[in-house]
Amino acid sequence: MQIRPTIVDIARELNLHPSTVSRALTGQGRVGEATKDLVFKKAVELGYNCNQVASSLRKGITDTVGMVVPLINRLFFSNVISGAESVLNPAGYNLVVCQTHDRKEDETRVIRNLLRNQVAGMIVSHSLETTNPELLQTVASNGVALVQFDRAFEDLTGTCVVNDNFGGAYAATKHLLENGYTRIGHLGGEFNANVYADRLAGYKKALEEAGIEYDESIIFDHSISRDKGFYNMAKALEKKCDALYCAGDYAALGVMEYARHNNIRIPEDFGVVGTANEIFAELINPSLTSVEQNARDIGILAAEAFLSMREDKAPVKKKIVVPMKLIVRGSAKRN
Amino acid sequence: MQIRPTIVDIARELNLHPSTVSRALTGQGRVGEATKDLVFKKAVELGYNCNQVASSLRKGITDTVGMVVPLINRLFFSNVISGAESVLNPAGYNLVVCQTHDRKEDETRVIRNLLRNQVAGMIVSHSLETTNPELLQTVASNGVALVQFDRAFEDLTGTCVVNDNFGGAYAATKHLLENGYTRIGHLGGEFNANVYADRLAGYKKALEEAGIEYDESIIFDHSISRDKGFYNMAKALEKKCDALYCAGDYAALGVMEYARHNNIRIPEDFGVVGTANEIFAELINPSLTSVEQNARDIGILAAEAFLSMREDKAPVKKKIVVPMKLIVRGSAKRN
DNA sequence: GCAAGTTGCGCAAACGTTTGTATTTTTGCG
DNA sequence: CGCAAAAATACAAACGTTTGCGCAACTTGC
Repeated sequence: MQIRPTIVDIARELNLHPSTVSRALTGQGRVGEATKDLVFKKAVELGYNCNQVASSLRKGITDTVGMVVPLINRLFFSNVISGAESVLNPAGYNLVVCQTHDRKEDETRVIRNLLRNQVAGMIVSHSLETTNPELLQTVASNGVALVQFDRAFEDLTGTCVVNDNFGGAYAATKHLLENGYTRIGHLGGEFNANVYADRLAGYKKALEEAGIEYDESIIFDHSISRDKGFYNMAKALEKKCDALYCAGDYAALGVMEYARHNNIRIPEDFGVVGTANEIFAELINPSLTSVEQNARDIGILAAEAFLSMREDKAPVKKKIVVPMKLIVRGSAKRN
Repeated sequence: MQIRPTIVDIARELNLHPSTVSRALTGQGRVGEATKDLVFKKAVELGYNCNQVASSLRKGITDTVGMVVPLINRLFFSNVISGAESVLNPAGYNLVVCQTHDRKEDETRVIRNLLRNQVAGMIVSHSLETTNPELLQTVASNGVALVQFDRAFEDLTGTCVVNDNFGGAYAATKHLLENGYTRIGHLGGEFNANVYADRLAGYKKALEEAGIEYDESIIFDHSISRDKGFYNMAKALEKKCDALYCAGDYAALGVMEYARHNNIRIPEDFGVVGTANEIFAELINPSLTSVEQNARDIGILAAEAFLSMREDKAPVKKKIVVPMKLIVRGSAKRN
């Protein structure tokens, strides 16, 4: 464990003042070309590495942005993280990733922690337990650039990046209608969350346009898991459904499993459309038609939004809507 | 954007010295119970939040650990990250996640960056392009706790956490043998990387024990993608193979696709075993027998290794081997 | 040839905390 | 009550950088 050299060491060796060395290295302020060269040479000679911690303290701001997600290893979120990282890291920012396990308590802990670390910004998809944006508002008003994505409180300062869940659900439902299904149910999530509320609304709109009356008895909430899909498929059949639009692919998977076990043919007898376009959607049989979530794009857009907030330093309030694309496969194709 | 209060503000309001406030808040050193209470009360009253940056500068070490992976959104890695985060965050550490895209250049950039940020440790799975552990050795000898996982240079200072790739491949190959397949080929990865070299070795060992001669003409390298699986399945058939052990599930998927297109029945005519136990393995038809990579465990173990290195501060050199489990499904079951 | 401007660099304070040492206050006990 | 020991607090320096200010030296223009 060697001792790491500082600008003071460089300054001493070159008979310069530390401030001059600093200016030479950062390129801020006036320094002669000749001395600039000397400093650079000496820096590599000594193996100098700038101490970002000291720099951050002095500058009052770090080059870190916090990323707060429910669960890192959910494909959607890991794609968002990956996208954001690939923008932020080359731009000189570090991404600190924290997971909330969808618990308010963990969320509070990690956000406090990020604040202590003086992050320049946060990119957040809040936990399902969070119904009150108070803490996030504190973040924003503390001069920390706030970008929310996917699950978002839209009236907070800062930028939101969300999918067009309404449009995606609308397209999915319309696809089912176009394929001749007439009694279409919906497996949804937590309808308090904007994501699922919007999907429900898109579903409703498509039915309305087709002149089909909305029937609450074939709407199932908290139903995005595989188990719930399986379980609620039975209920949907009791209610004479001939198709389901699912707010998640795992639910659609459960639906298809129930169908197989009960000799219901998909898509001939029953139509299914999922949401998220998980990897397995194209691999199962029949392949699953699904609404694509543009996870990576969302990460990139969120990171870019952060960068532009840093630049103009104005407390913006903006909403970016990313279109969702229906990936048509076999699970709801009858003509 | 309000101004954040510091310990100096608290000290001023209570007519104390900042150092006393610091000791009260951190619990280090002797402070009267009464004043300790006063300080805590005032701290919440003012909404005080410790400035970790200043603290880190003074202490010469941060509470950050860097995580360097090829690609964040690959399921294996996101699981490792998630596991590591769930240990480190509650322990008071932050996880900075960086991806190398399997490029040496990116790896060098992110590691330098982490060093500048004075991280307390790094948890690294090096890029495929990295053949020379020089930079990582520098990291370790700079007093940064180094934990390598999955892909690892074993002679470096620090801890390695790796799967028992040898054992996993051995079990997979043996499973094929036990099901009566006799001419078993291997779709491997980059044989320079320890991961793939070990899998090849385990495969060889199982054949050897069964008295089957090793035939290099049915070993395919750089073959862990779906396309390569599809492509090399054709070659394997030309060479009269009746089974393949694949070092990745995507390759196995390609193999199965080729089989379907050519009316080769799995498992009756041809056996396949994959590696990684990706989500789709149980969802496809027939379901894919696969060797499980304990990604989450690896993350947890790596994080714990880091924590214990921090505690004893001794430059350990240790190797932790995580057993791999064969998940038996349908793709190689004949009896 | 001299004022005005420009360039290169040194000086010192500051960012907010921690910590070794010094000083004051309190406590305990004979 | 007095004195030593212990407890509580104050002081000041330090971590490594950045940055406003100022001064000298040099360049430019007329």
